[in-house]
Amino acid sequence: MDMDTARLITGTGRKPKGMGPERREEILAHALRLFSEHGVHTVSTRQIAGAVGISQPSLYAYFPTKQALVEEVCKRAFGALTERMRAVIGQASGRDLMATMGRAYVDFGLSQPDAYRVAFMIEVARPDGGLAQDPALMAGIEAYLLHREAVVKVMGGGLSEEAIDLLAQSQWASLHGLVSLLIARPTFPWVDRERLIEAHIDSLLPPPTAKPSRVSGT
Amino acid sequence: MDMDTARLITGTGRKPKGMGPERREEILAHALRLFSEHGVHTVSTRQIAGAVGISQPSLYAYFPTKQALVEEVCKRAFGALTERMRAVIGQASGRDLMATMGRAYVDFGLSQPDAYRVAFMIEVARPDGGLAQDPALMAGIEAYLLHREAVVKVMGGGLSEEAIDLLAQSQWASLHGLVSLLIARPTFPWVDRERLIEAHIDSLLPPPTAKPSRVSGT
DNA sequence: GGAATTGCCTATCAGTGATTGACTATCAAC
DNA sequence: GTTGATAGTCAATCACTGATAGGCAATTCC
Repeated sequence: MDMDTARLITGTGRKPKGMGPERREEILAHALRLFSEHGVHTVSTRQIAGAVGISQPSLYAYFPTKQALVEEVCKRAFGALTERMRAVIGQASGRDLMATMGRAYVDFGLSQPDAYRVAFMIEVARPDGGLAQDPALMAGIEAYLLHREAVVKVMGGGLSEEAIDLLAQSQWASLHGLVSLLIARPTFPWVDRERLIEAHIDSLLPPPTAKPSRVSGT
Repeated sequence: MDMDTARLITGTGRKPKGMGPERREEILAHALRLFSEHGVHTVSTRQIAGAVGISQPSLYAYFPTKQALVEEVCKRAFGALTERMRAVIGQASGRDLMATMGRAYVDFGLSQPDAYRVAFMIEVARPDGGLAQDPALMAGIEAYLLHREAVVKVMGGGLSEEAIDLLAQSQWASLHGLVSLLIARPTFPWVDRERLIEAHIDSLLPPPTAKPSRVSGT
């Protein structure tokens, strides 16, 4: 083994046993599943520990707080999304890029509602009325920047930096609204889901030629 | 006093003392203030009771559960929204109607984030994996129907029922996305909020003449 | 007067996130 | 081997949460 190298690095002459990281992964996997099934707020640390097969205090050997555990799950969920978005950016271009990107975004949210929920819809607790640090946001920014990149790629250089951000943020908000509402309010009397998604994404695109972007979904 | 009339109504020979309803209003007022200041989840029943000046168990004489108290606060707040939307519908018309309506919607969400959260962003606890009835949605549906009404008024009779719902739901989702993201991710590096809101609402409107609806926010 | 009702309280419950101190197995060093 | 440090674990416990039970005082009716 590489105990010697670890010893050189840490200087303590000791190296992590190896069970730690595995346990951590195990905890994260069970936490993701439980959070998705029952919601973050209703899942207790004891339930997570019970699912993993360890005691509740043992969780705190791997995560300083429940909040930290939630944030870690959140970050990983974002990773899956950004990976997919990056793939889309590499492939398509122009108007297709934006449509495909929006489609990938919506599909991700609807196919992995658990992950999407954790990533975008969960609000971190505010310590004392002030705004908390938002590490979940850090991962989210990466996804946003990819979307912004797509906007630049589609719109070309004719827009100012601020105009790009304005457009990207507006589009992102619009997509998020559809996904989050479909996830959070499935019993609402929605119109046909596929047509709604298609029309919604279409409304985000720049007009192909001179056709109005809205009201064209029929 | 009108104890006799009350007696005739209730049939029990007794009537509420009069302090009850006042206390209830007092509780609702303090709860609304505390929820807005610190968030629903971080405000405890003891804090509410302390603010009112009564003991914590006394709350349960007026509300069967904290959830019920939250919902009552939510319903009242939404009453304000629907009232405002109704007023807008009566006053404006055409393109202005939709812009003013969207503005009223966004302003409400941002000024009453907790009420908005309860109605649209909080997923009710699912008893056993299935989806629960959604009482919070009821208040929100009325707001949606008003929005739909506005769509009809603006778009005229040229659209089918389904096309109207399609458009209304897409627009609603778009507005919701902006509001919910601004609420849930306040630390995100947003562009100037006012301009974002303006551009976002503008993107929902039908093109004034032939100008593209997007990319015109600068 | 007595009886019933209202409004409120103290005391308490189970469950929550989090901390403490101790126990066990492992592994390096002698 | 034996020793000693360390990683990993857990029972016991803390302060706090939402919610309940039972009792006490004032009011209202007969």
